[in-house]
Amino acid sequence: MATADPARPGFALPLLLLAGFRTLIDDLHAELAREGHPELRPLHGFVLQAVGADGTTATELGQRLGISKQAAGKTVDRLVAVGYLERVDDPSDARRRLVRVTPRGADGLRRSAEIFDRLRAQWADTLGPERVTAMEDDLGTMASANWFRLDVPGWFGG
Amino acid sequence: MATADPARPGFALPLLLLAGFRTLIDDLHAELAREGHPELRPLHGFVLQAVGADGTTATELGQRLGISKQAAGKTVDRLVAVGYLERVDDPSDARRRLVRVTPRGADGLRRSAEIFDRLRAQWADTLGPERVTAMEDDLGTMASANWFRLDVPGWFGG
DNA sequence: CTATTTCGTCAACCACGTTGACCATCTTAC
DNA sequence: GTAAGATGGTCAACGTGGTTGACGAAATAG
Repeated sequence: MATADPARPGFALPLLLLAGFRTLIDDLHAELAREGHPELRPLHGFVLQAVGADGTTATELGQRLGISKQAAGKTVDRLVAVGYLERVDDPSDARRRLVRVTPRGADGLRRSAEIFDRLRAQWADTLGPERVTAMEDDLGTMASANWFRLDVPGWFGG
Repeated sequence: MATADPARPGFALPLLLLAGFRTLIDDLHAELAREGHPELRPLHGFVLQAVGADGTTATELGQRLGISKQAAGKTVDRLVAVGYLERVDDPSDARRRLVRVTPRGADGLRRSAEIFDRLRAQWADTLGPERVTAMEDDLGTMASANWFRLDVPGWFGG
């Protein structure tokens, strides 16, 4: 299975990484929907995390995610519309509009973390805890440069 | 690095899988652009592979990729426009329009496979060949259900 | 006080997905 | 052999997530 196409061993690795990611994300959102967050989309968790407990501005959010301030602003719009973020004026700078996580957003974030912990535990049950840790360590070694970049129109790239 | 946020160990795994995937895909396309395929986008490799040497129809391509026939048709349109796919009438069924990989498409696919092999070899050099194989085996165990699905508006998911 | 930078937004556009509708063609059933 | 149904392809409208360019309002630097 790992080398699904023996003639092209290299093709398997990216496909497997994507499939592993999607497996976790799909499971997460199935469970989130069950727990009262059906509107939360895969991207949203990343954005909520990037906003953080202290809030940010759209421009800074864009920098954190590696996307334009306009794209960040539109994503914030959508999350405001479904009640996960709110915008407040910055009293110290009339140009800035602080973006903050609402209680509902914090709830979704907390549940996401719990669900991910449970999913990771499932992986550990199946593979053995040391295999999961080894995978994380190795991926950390290879992928540190792309840690949190989301500049991905459509899919990934470009 | 593997447990970037010790309070939320579960968050690291999906992020690492995505980062690993993106690292490979970004490196692939940087090299493909250097080798004369700057128009090839990340999605395209998956589609070209799914078309295969014998060709397909848009409807069947959609089924293979887990997307609608309309979406598959539009993607084929774009790949035809840049010369990687061609459409020919099926003499045995006037409804069907066979989609085939052009020589240019085959060249891109062949180079992609070669580049992926080199990237995998880089991972093996850094981590050790057995670690890469172990990662592939473990991911294969956990992710077999999401092997080739691309039904992903925007990013990944519904 | 003026010049520059910064923040947010608008507008147009592209890539990639969705559903619904529709026509043309092939297949099946009578 | 023809009527009815299934299948393949396309068009249209739309949603999400990305891009650039332009521009006004407000802060900062000189």
